[in-house]
Amino acid sequence: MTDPIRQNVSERAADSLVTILEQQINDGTLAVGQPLPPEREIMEVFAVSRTVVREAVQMLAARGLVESRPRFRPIVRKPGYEAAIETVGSSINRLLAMPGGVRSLFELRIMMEASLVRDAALHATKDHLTGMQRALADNEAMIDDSQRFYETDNAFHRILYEVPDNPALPQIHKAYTHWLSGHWLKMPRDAARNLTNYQAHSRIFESILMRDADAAETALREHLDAAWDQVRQTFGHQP
Amino acid sequence: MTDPIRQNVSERAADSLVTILEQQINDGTLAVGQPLPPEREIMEVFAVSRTVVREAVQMLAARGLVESRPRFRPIVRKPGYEAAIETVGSSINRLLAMPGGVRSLFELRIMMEASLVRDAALHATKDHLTGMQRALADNEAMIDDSQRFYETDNAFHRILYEVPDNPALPQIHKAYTHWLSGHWLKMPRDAARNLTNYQAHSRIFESILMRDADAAETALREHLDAAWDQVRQTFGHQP
DNA sequence: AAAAACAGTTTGGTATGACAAAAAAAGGCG
DNA sequence: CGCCTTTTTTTGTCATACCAAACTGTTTTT
Repeated sequence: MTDPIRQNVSERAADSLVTILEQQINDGTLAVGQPLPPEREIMEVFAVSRTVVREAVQMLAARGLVESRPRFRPIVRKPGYEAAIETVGSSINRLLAMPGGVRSLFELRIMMEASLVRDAALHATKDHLTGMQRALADNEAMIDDSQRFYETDNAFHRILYEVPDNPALPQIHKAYTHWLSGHWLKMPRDAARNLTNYQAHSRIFESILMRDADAAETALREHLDAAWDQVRQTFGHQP
Repeated sequence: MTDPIRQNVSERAADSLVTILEQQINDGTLAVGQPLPPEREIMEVFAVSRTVVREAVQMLAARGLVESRPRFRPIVRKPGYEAAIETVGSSINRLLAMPGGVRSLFELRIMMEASLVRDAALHATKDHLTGMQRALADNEAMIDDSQRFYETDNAFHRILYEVPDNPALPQIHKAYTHWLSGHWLKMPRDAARNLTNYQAHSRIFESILMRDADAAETALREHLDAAWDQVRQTFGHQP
């Protein structure tokens, strides 16, 4: 059942090195944006073999603390929500490939945004409202340009993620759009469909203006459910 | 018949090997629960050096496809939501260490559960309701045993994550409790506080029974806000 | 016979040295 | 000063070696 006592089986040398480097990145000894020292330098500084250094660097890369391209020196990244969410990438892609994976992720998005519109209806500031108004206007202006419409569509939803002052939320939005864009961009988008979506956005915005959380949630659910239907019709099965 | 590793320029050999092994895991050539072949065997099968094999295995471990303990053979894991979420671990820990990190994560939890209780109020089946009732009874019975109370507390919340039929949600709940338990368990818990929490659960349950989504959300928010206050009072600052 | 102790074999973790190819740095030239 | 060529680093990969921990089969003990 619950794992008994699993404890310090001799830590690998690479793990120790990772811990040290991680700390040096956090306290700024290794500056963000700068490349890591050469492997041979790290090697002699910490008195370990290059094998260990390479494994440690690779771990840092896997955790998103450094960005490493083949043959280039790994570059220290700013630790933050962005890097954190990006490292989830490979896992998410695997989830999306599983049966019902896209559906599950989309449902999570609906659930989260349902909460967000309610929050927006109750707590959106004047700045948020004008931002949404602007995004809505851009949205309307781009009805005939499906590519740009998609961008303004995202812009509108993004504002919902900015209303609660939680630094993780905008990154989550970015993640959603990133992982779902693959399916999204393959869909046929015409002006009529764009118009429908614009009108849905419009209804959501008006409900938020009226501070009517129930109406806002209803409008959003209808909007996203319709969007899901579009996806499903495009792909025939339940991806 | 050894597939020689095709090496697109600019792609590391280890990456190619990872791709192959990943596929072998997916199609069952490498059975779930079984250990990977010895490094030296992989090495000769794919005609690469052990260095490359080790880097590939490490990558698989970082992606949660295999579970590797030092000095033991890596074991193939079932790819799924559980493994996926677990791989986020190191990133989340970094987020929690950031200023306001715990607060951000807790707010996400509140937001998500707010949506969940609304959903439960509208769509909970008889099974879910009886499950909640049972969890609630256990909860009441354990008011004097803070450790067990904590467990029944989790059990109650977990049911909320089971109402929508989304396989990712229970895993998310597990992740929340796992990452927040560090702070949670350090808090002083007495019978009075447990009683308060039990009563809050009780109110939530009753609201769900009455199919009153608004009341359920309100009760849940009060409950979790109070819980957050407990955390903040314990730690003095905003962790 | 089951359990414990033992010895020999495998296997992962680490170190060292080497080399080709790509990148970075240095130098030379216009 | 900027562009091109040459030299020096540096990474990616390989081969080899050693040790200690884990594994396996066998023997001894209970």
